[in-house]
Amino acid sequence: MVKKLEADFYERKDVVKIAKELLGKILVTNWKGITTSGRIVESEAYAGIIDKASHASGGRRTNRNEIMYGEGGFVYVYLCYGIHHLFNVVTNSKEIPHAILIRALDPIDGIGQMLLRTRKKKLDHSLTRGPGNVSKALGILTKHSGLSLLSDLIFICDDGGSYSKKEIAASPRIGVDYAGKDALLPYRFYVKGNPFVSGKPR
DNA sequence: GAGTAGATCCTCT
DNA sequence: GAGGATCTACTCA
Repeated sequence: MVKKLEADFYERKDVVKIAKELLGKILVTNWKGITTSGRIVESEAYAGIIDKASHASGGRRTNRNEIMYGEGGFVYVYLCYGIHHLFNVVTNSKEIPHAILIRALDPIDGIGQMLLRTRKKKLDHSLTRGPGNVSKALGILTKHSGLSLLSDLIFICDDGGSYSKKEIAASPRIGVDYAGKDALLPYRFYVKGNPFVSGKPR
């Protein structure tokens, strides 16, 4: 049994809890009839204005991150280092800029399509490891920023399969050293032992 | 196997 | 005009 996550899932207040619950859920994109999907095995929470690692830190509000100030259940895509498209899920309600970065997937459907997009010849652990690769494999671009996760183009669903607490681990986030002590917050969640999880603990 | 540099472009100051 | 929620390839051991 597979059901799409509804708005009430994303609009809750505890972004850290949602980040943890997203592990085991299935992210699906459906561009022009081409479907690709994967189970989420790694995520990071970005807790709004009090979180120095977030784009909305200190209440910063720009054209780029405006979508984070909207309602939960929307997509925020950001281009990093001129190369990588990073895919985020916006959570909480209006004016509260919480978001969750999807860092890794376990591929399910459309693997052939993902290989084409990433120009790989065969499936290996690097296909959807790391946020840049996840977006590339699913065909997510910055122009998709602002889409609703309640649409049919891109959404997250729950097939009843989830990971137990034993299989989930928390750690500090990756690549946010500039955020000072907020970089040490255990806001990264991942599935232990999954080969798609990026494995550089800090 | 580990460590480091380069790629590359949009966004904000 | 600088820098970033990264990845890959290449060097060296």
